[in-house]
Amino acid sequence: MRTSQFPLNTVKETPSDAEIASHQLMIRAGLVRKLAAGLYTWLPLGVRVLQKVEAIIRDEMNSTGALEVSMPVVQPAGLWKESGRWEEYGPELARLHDRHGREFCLGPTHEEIITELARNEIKSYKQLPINYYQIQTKFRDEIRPRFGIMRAREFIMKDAYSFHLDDESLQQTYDQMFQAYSNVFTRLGLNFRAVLADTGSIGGNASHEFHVLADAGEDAIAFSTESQYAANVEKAEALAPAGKRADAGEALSKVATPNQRSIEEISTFLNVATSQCLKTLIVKGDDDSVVALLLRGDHTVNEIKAEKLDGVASPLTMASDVEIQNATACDAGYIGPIGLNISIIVDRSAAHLANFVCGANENNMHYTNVNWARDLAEPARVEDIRQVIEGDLSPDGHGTLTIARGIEVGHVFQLGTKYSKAMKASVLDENGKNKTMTMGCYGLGVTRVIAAAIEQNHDNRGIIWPTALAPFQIALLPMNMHKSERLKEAAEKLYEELTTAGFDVLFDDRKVRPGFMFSDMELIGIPHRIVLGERGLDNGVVEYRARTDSDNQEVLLTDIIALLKKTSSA
RNA sequence: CGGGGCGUAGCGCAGCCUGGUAGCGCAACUGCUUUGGGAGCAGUGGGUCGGGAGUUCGAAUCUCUCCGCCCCGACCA
Repeated sequence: MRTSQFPLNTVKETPSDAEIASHQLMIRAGLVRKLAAGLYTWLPLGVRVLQKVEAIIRDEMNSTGALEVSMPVVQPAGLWKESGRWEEYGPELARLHDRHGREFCLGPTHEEIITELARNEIKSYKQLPINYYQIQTKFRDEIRPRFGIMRAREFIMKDAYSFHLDDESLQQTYDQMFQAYSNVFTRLGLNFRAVLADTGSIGGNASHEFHVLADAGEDAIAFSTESQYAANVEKAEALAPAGKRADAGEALSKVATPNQRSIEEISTFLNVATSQCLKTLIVKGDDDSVVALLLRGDHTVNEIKAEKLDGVASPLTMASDVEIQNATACDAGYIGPIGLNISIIVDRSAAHLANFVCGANENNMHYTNVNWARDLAEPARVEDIRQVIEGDLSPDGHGTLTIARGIEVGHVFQLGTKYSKAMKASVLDENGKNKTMTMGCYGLGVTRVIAAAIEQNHDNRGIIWPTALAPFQIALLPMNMHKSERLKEAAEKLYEELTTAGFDVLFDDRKVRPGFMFSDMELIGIPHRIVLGERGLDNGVVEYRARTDSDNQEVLLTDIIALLKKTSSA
C-alpha cells in the first residue's frame, strides 16, 4: 500500500478529552474518530487492525469446530421478556419502537437470540454439542462511557454460545474455549491472565475472565507469585494470617485521644502501626438494626463479601450519624468493640490481632493494649470481609498475592440452563425424553483488545504494535524520492519484492520531509522500518530499524528480505 | 443520579471578570527557498463565538433556559 493511496490521518496534538495513552494514541494515529460520547468511527488504518484481530479469532474459533453465524443487532422485546431480562436489565438496555409501536432493543449481548435459534433448529441430542459464534456490534448504554474505545457504548465483540446435553460436554467445550482464548491472546502478543470469576447467582461450575495487565485497567487483579491462581481483587479470598495469635502483653489502658478520629490520626498520635489498630465500621443490618464490622486498621472492607453475610443489609450501607449515636453513645471515630451492644462481625485478620488499639465508645478516648479473651470476649463471629492486599497469602496456598490492574478482554462462562429453561430450549435424548440443553457463553472484546494492546505496548513516540496486530508489517521510506530517479527505481523495486515475499508494506511515496515520515510511522507503530537513501544506494545498502530498536542497522539491499523473514518469524 | 468543569476556525487555546462588533499557535491552500527527525519566508481562505430567549443604543462577554462534551463520586468511624 502506498501512502498516496492510503491516507494517514495522523494528528500531532494530543486531543484534550483523551485521558489514557491508548485513547490518545488511537486518535493521534488515525485509527478512530469520535462521533459522540461512546461512539467511534473506525478509519481505514483502524479497520486493518480490527481485521487482523478478527482473523486470528476466526482462526482459533474455527479450529475448535465452532460455527460462525450473524445475528441481528436489533432484537424483538418478546424474547427478552421470555428470558426475564426485559425487566432485569436497567437503562443500559437501549429500547426502541418501530413504526408500528412494536418494542425492540439494541442487543447488548445475544443469549436470547441464540437460544431462540437453537430451540428451533436443534431437535435431537445427535445435533449436540454445537458452538455458534459471531463477531458483531453490541450496544450498551453505559452510564459513563470513558477511555475512548475501552468503555464505549457501541463496540465489537466476538460472542459464542454452546449447547450441550450434559455438564460433561459443556465442561469439554468450556476447556476448549479457555484454550482458544489463551491462544488468541498469546498470538496477539499480550501479557494476560485468566482470572477466576464469580459464577454468582446464575450458577454453573466455572467462569474465567481474561485480563490484559495494564495500569489503566479498570479492575484490580490479585495473582499468585508462584501458581496460576488469579482472581479479581473483589473476589479473592483473604485467608487468616499464618501462625498463632501473639500473647497478651501489657494491661489494657484507656488513653485520651482528643480529636483523633481516623486510623491514620490515631496511628500517628499514639505512634503505633495502622496494622495494630482496629477499625470499627457500623453498617446497616437486616430490619432496622445496625451491625459492627471489625477490621485491621490497614485493611479495607470488601463490600461484596460483607453484603453477602447473614444479618448485613445488601447493598452494604454505612450507618447514619444518628444510628451510630443511638448504637454507641459516641461519635464515629471513637467506636470500639468493648461494651458494644450490637452484633459484631470480625474479619479473620482482626481476630488475629493482639495488643491492639481501638475506640473506647467514648468521645476523644481510645483503648490500647487490647486483647481478645482477656479484655473482651473472643470474637463470636469471624468471617472474611476484607479486600486482599499485596503480600497476602495466596488462597490456594502457593506463594503470595501480587496486585496489578487489568483490562477485561474476555469472559468464558458456564451458563447452565438459565436461558434454555426460561425459553424452553430442549432436545430429545437417547430415550426419546425431552431434555433442557445446558449452555456456555464466551465473550471476547474485539475493539477493546486493541485498546488494551496499545495500553500495553507504546512509548512516547506512539504505538508499538505486536506483529500480529500491526496494520502493516513494514514501513518503506525513501528519502526525497522525488529528487532522484535512481532512488525511485530502487524503492519501487524493493516494494515489489517485499510485497511478493508476502509482507504487508506501507510504501511512503509522499513528497514530505524525512522527519515527518519517521514521526508518522513511529506514531502508527509499524514494527519494521526500511529507509532508502542516495548515500546507501551507492553502497548497495538500506537502513533497517525495528520499532523497538534505538539505532539503525545497515543491511545489504540483497539481504534485507532474508533479514525481515528471520526477524518477523522470530 | 449527585458534584465539578468546559463549549470561540479542522485541532489546541486566549479574549469573558470590567459589554464597543473576534485573536494566537498548529493544520489547510498558493508561491519561492529548503530537504536524513514533525522546515523557513511571504501571502490566502476559513467563525450563525453550542442553540434559543432576555437585558442593553450595542452581547463571545451579563441573565435565564435548553443541548452537547469531559472529569470525579458513597470506609470519617
